Amino acid sequence: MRLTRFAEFLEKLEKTSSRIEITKILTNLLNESDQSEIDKVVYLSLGMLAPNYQGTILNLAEKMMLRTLAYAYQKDLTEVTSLYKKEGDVGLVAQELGERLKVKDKNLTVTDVYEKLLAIAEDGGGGSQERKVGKMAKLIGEIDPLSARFITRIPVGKLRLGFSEKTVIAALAAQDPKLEKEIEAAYNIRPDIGYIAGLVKENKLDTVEPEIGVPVAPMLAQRLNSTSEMVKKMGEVSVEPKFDGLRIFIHYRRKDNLIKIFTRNMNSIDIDTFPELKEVGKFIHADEAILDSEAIGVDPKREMFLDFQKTIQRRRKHDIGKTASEIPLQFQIFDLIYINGKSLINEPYLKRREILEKTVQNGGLLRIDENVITDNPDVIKDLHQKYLKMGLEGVVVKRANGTYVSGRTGWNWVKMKEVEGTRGKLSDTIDCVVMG
DNA sequence: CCTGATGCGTC
DNA sequence: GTCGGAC
DNA sequence: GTCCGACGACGCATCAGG
Repeated sequence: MRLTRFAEFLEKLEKTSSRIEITKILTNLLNESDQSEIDKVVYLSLGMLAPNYQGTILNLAEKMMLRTLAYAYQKDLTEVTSLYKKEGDVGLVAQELGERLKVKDKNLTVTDVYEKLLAIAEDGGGGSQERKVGKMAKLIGEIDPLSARFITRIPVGKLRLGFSEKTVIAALAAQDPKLEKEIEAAYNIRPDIGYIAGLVKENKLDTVEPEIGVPVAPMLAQRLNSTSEMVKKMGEVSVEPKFDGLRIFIHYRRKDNLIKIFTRNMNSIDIDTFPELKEVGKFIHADEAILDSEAIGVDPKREMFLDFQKTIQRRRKHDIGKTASEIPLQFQIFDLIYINGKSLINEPYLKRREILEKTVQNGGLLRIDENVITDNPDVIKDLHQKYLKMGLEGVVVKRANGTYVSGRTGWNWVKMKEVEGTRGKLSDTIDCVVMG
C-alpha cells in the first residue's frame, strides 16, 4: 500500500469520532492491505512497531522530533519550537512546513516507512541521537506533508486517532460477532495485533495457543467500593489481599530452564533484574507453567513489606546484587494460566487455584495469596479492614467461577482500596508481619 | 568520571 | 494509577 | 458499561558534553 493512500485513511479516521464509523473505515483499510503488509499497516495505524513484549523502542520523542523537523525543513530550532508551541502538535508543524516547502512524496510504501522507523528504533549507543534524528529527517524529506503529519506523531506517541487494539479487532471481525469473539480470544493469548491481523487474513486463527515466552494479556480488576454490590454482581467470591507491588507474570519451562518475566503491560523484564527467579523451577512442580503474581519487596529479615517506591527500585539494571540484598523480593502468586501444555484460561477461578496450590511450593520465594471464599458482604468488609490495618492496599475480590478474562471487561475481578492519593506518602516500611 | 536533558515505564 | 469525554 | 486519551508522581536508563 502506498503511504499516501495510508495517510488518506488516517486523515479520515482522525476526523471521525463515532467508533462505529471508525470501525468501518478501519475495515476498509484492512481489506485494502494485502497479507504481506497488513501487520505493518496495523502497527503503524496504532503508532507502534511491534508488540510490547518485543521491546522495540524508538527512543526519539518530542524534543528530538523538533530537532528532526528543524533539520528536515532547514529551519532554526527556535522557529520550529515556537511553531510547536503554537500548534501543540508535531504532526501539524511537519505538515505545515512540508506544505510551505512543497515536499513531494517519493512513492514510498507503508512497508518502506515501517522498515525505516524500525532501523531508527534499532540504532543505539554513542552518536545514536544524531543518527536517529538524521534518519528521521531523511524519511520526512521523502514523504508528502499529509503523511508527515501522521508519521511524525508516531515516535512522540501522539497519533491520537481515537482507536486502539479493541477497535482494530472489531474492524477485523467486520460486523461478525462470533468472529470478533474468536479474534479477541486469540489476541488475548497472543497480544500481537499485527500478527493476529495476518492470521485473520489467512483464516488461521485457530492455530493460536498460549505459549511459554509469549505473554497473555492480563486480567484487570474493576474498582468498586460497595461489598454488597460485589456480591450482587458476582455471587460467591474469593477475597484476597491486594499488595502494592509490581504485577509480574512468570513463564517457566523445565526442559531448557527457560524463564521469562513480563509486566502488566506485557513488557519483557530481563531475568538478571530478578535474579532470585533463576531458581524458580525448584518451587514449581510442573514442566511448564505461567504464573500471575504481584512482586513485592520485603525487608531483609522478611518481617515487613516495603512500600511501592522501595519495591520498584528493584526494577533496575545496575547494582542489582546490592539492591537485591537490600530489597529482597517475594512473589505473591494468585493465578495459574497455563500448565504442561494446557491452557487454564477457560477454567473457573477456584479450579485454577486448586491446580495452583498443587503446582507451586508455598513459602519463601513464591507465596500463594491467602483467600476466603464467601458470599457475605460483611465478611468482605472485615477482610478489607484487616488488610488495610496490615498496611496493604485493600482487597481483590474475584468471582469464584470466573474464567481468566483479559482486560477490565465484566465483573470477574474487583478491587477495593482506601482513599485516593495516598501512594508515596507512606513510610519506608510497612509495619506488619509478612504472610504467606 | 560527573551532570543535565531526554526518554521511558511503573503505579 | 485516576479522571472525564464520547458513544 | 466500554473504550480511549489526557493527566500525575516517581525513579531509572541512556546519551551528550564537559
